[in-house]
Order: sequence, then structure tokens, then C-alpha cells
Amino acid sequence: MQMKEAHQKFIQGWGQMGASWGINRTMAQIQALLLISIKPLSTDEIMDQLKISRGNANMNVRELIAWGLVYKSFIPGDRKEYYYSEKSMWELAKKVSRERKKRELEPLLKMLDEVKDVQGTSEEAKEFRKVAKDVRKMAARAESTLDLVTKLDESIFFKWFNRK
Amino acid sequence: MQMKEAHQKFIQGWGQMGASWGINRTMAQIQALLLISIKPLSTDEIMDQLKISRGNANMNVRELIAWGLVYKSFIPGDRKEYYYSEKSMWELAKKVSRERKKRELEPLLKMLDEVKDVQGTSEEAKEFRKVAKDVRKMAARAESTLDLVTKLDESIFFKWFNRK
DNA sequence: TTTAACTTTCAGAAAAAATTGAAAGTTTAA
DNA sequence: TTAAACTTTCAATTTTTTCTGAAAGTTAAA
Repeated sequence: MQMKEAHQKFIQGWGQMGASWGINRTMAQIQALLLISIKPLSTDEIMDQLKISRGNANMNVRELIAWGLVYKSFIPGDRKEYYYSEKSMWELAKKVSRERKKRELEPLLKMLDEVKDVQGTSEEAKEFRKVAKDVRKMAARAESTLDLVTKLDESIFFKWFNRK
Repeated sequence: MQMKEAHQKFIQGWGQMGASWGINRTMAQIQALLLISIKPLSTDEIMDQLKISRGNANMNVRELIAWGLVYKSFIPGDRKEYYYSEKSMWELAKKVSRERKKRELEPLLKMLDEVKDVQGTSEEAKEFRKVAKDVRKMAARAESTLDLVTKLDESIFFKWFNRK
């Protein structure tokens, strides 16, 4: 397979993956592009390669930086900003975990705390309290598992996880 | 807090959570509704509680059944179909894992296999092969971790995971 | 059969999300 | 200062996704 085709497939596939993770497809594609680029790229290069507008490129790059997945790079004597991706898969996975935890798990836990003491002695109220408690337990476990992951080193994590 | 308000918050919060997981908000809300219901609900009851159309209710219920998160229930002498949710959080988590693995991880691995042998000796080609290999390794690890999870029992999983 | 009860489908409508592009804002060199 | 080089913003538009509702399809009792 030729480079151009492989690049194309990688960027499309990564974008698709991102999309089903609630991440904007273009955001994922920019990240993919930077991941396989051997040097930092400017906004113009990103616009050109992905055929997107300046506004779109700018907004998504900034979002990637906010997630900690992409960094800025300054070249002396050049006023343009260049961007490059975090290249360690483990670091990327940790940063995505951290961000999703903040955006999803935390609001869920907050909601569950608000509703868990619903009043009433009806079967309905009892069932509700039970479900809220169960969900809370699962969410809290997911959270502590994620916390553990984000603190561990890749080799330690997988050694530990995959010993039988 | 009153039941009605708590129900409302739970359904909204669960729907929100689902939405950032690439799951249709209504689908997640129906699941939430069935989760806190003490008895199976008919399509009409779902339509009524969530203020959605028959077509919408029907399509999303069937999608939930396809994911294995919701079951049909038949009441003798009644021609309506009733639906109820899987209530075990662990079972729910396993079924969502299984489905997402199939929908996301497998296409990604397929794509990576297609592109990993890209030809060329340029630095660009070398970098690309390296990235494809790294991503592949991480995806394969995620897959085997998920496989493990879907085979294990909840108590075993968390005991094992959270010792220390 | 027929018919009533129920489920499914799907074209069009509505809503939500992403994108554009031009104007406004910022920074730095001269 | 000024102006060029660049980044950011955002209203309007386009694209994508979701939802509606009526018609078509299915099933089972009579």
C-alpha cells in the first residue's frame, strides 16, 4: 500500500473511532494527522491536508490542546504556531480517561447523590433507591479504576492486568 | 426530594451520560426508565412517560433489545409487548463493553492491519509504521482487557482489581 | 376469512451539531 | 505608531442525526 492511501485510511478510521466516543470527527482526524506527522504542523497545513476551514481547524486544535492531547511548538524566527501530538499511546489513553471522567462520571455521581435519598416507602421508592445505590457503586468503582490507571505506568498496568 | 423529581433527574442524567458515549439520548432514557420501573412497560407507557412518538419508542426499544440491555415480557391474555431492563449493573456494563468492542475496536484493528505494511523507506513511512504498530498494540491490549472483563464475575473483577 | 389490536417502517420535518468565512482581535517587527 | 502576520470569534449556513406520524405490516381471536 502507498503512503498516501495508508495515511488516508488511518485518518478516516481514527476519526470514525473518535466519533463513536463522543469526540468530534474532525477533532479526531486532526489528532490522527498530527500523530503520523514527523514534524509539527501549522494551521494552514492542517486546513490544507484535511480540506477544512480556518475556523474549524482553529477550534478543534484548541480543543485538542485543552484535552492535553496536542501541544504547541514555537519555531524561532517564525510567527506561526505549530502543533504536534502526544505520541505515547499510554499517555493519550490516560488523558482521554481523565477528561471523560471529568465530563461524564463526575456529573453522574453528582446526580446520584442528589437523588439517592428520595423519600417514600412505596415499592417504587424502594426500587429507585436500590437502583440509585447500585449505579452509584458501579460508577464509583469505575472512577477508582480509572484513577488507578491514570497513576500507573503502562508496563506495570499491563503486567499486572494480564498475569492470567 | 419527591419521587417524580428524582425520576426526572435520573432519566435526564442517564440520558446525558449515554449521549456522550455515542448512544442516542432517547435510547438511554428509555433504558433508565425501564431500570427504575418496578414492572415491565408497554410502548404506550414509554411514549407517555417520555413524551415521544410511537416510531421513536419502537426503534429505540428494539435497539436496546439488540444490545441485550432490555428484554421482552409477555403477559398471558394480553397482546401487548412489555419491556424490562437488565437490572444488574455488571451485566449491563458487560453488554455495553461487548457491543462497543464489536462496533469500534474491531473496525480499528482491521484498519490497522490493512495499513501496517505500508511500503517505503522514508522517515515518514517509518514513523507511520511505528505509530500503526503502537496503536495496534494498545488496541489489542484494550481488547484482551475487555475480553477478560466480559468473562469475569463482578466480585472477582473488583476484588482482583482493587487489592492495593 | 374478517377484524381489531398491536408492531414496524420510513419519508419528510425538526432539532442538533458541525462548518464556513469574513470580520475582529492580537502580537511583533520595524 | 503602523502594518503585516497571524489567531480567534461567531452569525449564518450546511450537514448529520433524531423524531414524528401516518400508512403498511403482522398476528391472533372470533
